[in-house]
Amino acid sequence: MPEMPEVETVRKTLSEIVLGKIIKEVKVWYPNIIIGDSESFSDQLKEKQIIKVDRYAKFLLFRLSSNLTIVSHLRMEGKYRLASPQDAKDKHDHVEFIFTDGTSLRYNDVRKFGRMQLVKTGTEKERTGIKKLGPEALSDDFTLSYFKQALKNKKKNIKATLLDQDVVSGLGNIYVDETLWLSEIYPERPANSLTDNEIKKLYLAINQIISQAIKERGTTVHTFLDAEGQTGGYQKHLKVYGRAGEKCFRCGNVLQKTRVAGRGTTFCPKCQEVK
DNA sequence: CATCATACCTGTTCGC
DNA sequence: TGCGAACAGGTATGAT
Repeated sequence: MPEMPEVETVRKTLSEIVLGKIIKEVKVWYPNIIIGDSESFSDQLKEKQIIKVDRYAKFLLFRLSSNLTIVSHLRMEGKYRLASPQDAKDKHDHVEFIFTDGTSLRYNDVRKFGRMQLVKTGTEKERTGIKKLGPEALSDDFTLSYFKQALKNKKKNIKATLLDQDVVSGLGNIYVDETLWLSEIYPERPANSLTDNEIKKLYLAINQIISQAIKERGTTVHTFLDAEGQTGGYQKHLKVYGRAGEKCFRCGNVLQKTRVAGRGTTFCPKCQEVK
């Protein structure tokens, strides 16, 4: 869920909450969230100050004093919220950063898929999962000519290609379906079969949808909340995701749901015809 | 190397 | 009504 617009929304709200705070103690209730030794994770974070919160694709990067960075990925359900160390532990609270000012930051994750790793600042891009990431949607590196070149040698279908973070990073299942609908491309088309014109339409659709979604503070369809507990606003703009069986806003045909690249996929069989 | 399947998790929805 | 199966989906990893 959290795709790039949601992670960016979390980054912004998190910044408001934690900037300048100094960590007194870190509690890890569910060690599998931490990549590496969780005790050493807690030990190394003592007395460190949070200087900045960055984002790279869907990764959050907590910049700390002493050249340390916490790389955090929310995966499906991860959430951060401001709390107090005295608060009762929620069933799904897994990590708590206790600050010297008496507040704390809790990491909550129903499905325990999220991960955190402590690295030396500057080495985060060597980490598995970040090392091979393609350019972020909306970034200067994500150019039309790059995109054309990247799709040229991909035999797999366009949906799987867009979900592949090594091609373009930041998109997930929801925005992939939305961009394919907007650019009128059938999700199972082999990526290398797209015409230049279709690639351009798709490229523009990605940029338009992601930037709009960031403006609207992300999409809440199931449980997404930012660090201040607020829902996003983009769900009111969704054209296909979650609308299977309803009418296409463009042509009135009934939207269909199938399975592509192992994911639920909703599309308009008329607008997004196989070509 | 590219592609695909599976594992990781738990809450919710679906089918019988 | 109850219960198990299927589904939700981002990424790491192993298989092909």
